[in-house]
Amino acid sequence: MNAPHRHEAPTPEIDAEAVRTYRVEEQIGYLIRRAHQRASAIFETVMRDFSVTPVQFAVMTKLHDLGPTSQNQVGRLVGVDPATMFGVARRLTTRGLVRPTADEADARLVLLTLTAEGIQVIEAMKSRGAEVTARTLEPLSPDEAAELVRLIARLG
Amino acid sequence: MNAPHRHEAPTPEIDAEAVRTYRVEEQIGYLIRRAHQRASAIFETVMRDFSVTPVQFAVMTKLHDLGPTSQNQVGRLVGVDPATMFGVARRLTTRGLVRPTADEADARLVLLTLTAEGIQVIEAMKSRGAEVTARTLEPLSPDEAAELVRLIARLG
DNA sequence: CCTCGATCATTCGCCTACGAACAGTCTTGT
DNA sequence: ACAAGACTGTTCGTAGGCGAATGATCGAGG
Repeated sequence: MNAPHRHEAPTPEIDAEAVRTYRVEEQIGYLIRRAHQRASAIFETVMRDFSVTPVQFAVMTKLHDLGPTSQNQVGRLVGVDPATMFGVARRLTTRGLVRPTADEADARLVLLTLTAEGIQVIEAMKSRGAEVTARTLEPLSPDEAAELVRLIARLG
Repeated sequence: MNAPHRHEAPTPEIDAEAVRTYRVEEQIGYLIRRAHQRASAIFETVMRDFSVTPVQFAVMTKLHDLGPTSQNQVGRLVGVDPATMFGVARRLTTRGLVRPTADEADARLVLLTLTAEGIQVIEAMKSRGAEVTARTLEPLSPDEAAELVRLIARLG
């Protein structure tokens, strides 16, 4: 039942029964990945007019709530790592939705600020945000939707 | 209350109250994205020895279950679009886990087949699959975990 | 038989994601 | 005052994700 696993064999005890009964489409990781694809597609459909991605949107909501905030800090708050955040900030800046400024007290920081256009856009988007959520949760009853949100939040 | 929205103003009725009360971190889309990041990290930790990504793993499980299958078909079954599937197949082929062959009946198809090494790897990985799921659902009770899986599957 | 529409694989461009390495800059402890 | 360690942003490489376009091939209908 158990392999002799010699020096290079990458075979650390294979459970044949587990192998036989494994189904990817029932695993939580796979289901989350599919749900993520679907949620992104819905966001894209509802927010099409703005040409702003879900991550760009999350960053902008934070800047809207907090005012000028350093790049790494805002990334930390919305779950975007520094390397990714760099590109996100660059694209938002290029599009004129955000303006980078230097912090006077700390020369390392790049503060991000919403431009006037950025504020226009984020307010319009926030005001449509409920529709994205509603459409994403549409297959579930209100109770089920609330339960799903509660449970998935606890995974964090 | 409603803007006059001239020809270029991207301001289609902004609901000020909705704007004020919107919180990204409570939206299902945001929560799914965070959960996806966490689930991927756990997969990477548990499956580190194999250097196979979650998507590569999903593709390989399907090939293991079905035998030689065309690229697009496999992608369809695990939710990977043709453009992405192309890169996934190339990387699996380069690593020697999969071998591409031509279909005799249909010249368009590229059939993917697990190599002997690919079979070794996927069986070892399937046998550790339960650990990924367990760790991902660890913050929840068994009942809650089952409920989460049930609900998120219904989003598909 | 032959054309038209569907399907397959490929390519390009843009975006998110993250490990790893790096150079400035700041802070802390000695 | 200064060296050590921490933090910030940047860059590189690899990987998924997808819209859009393309060329090759297939299948169905006329």
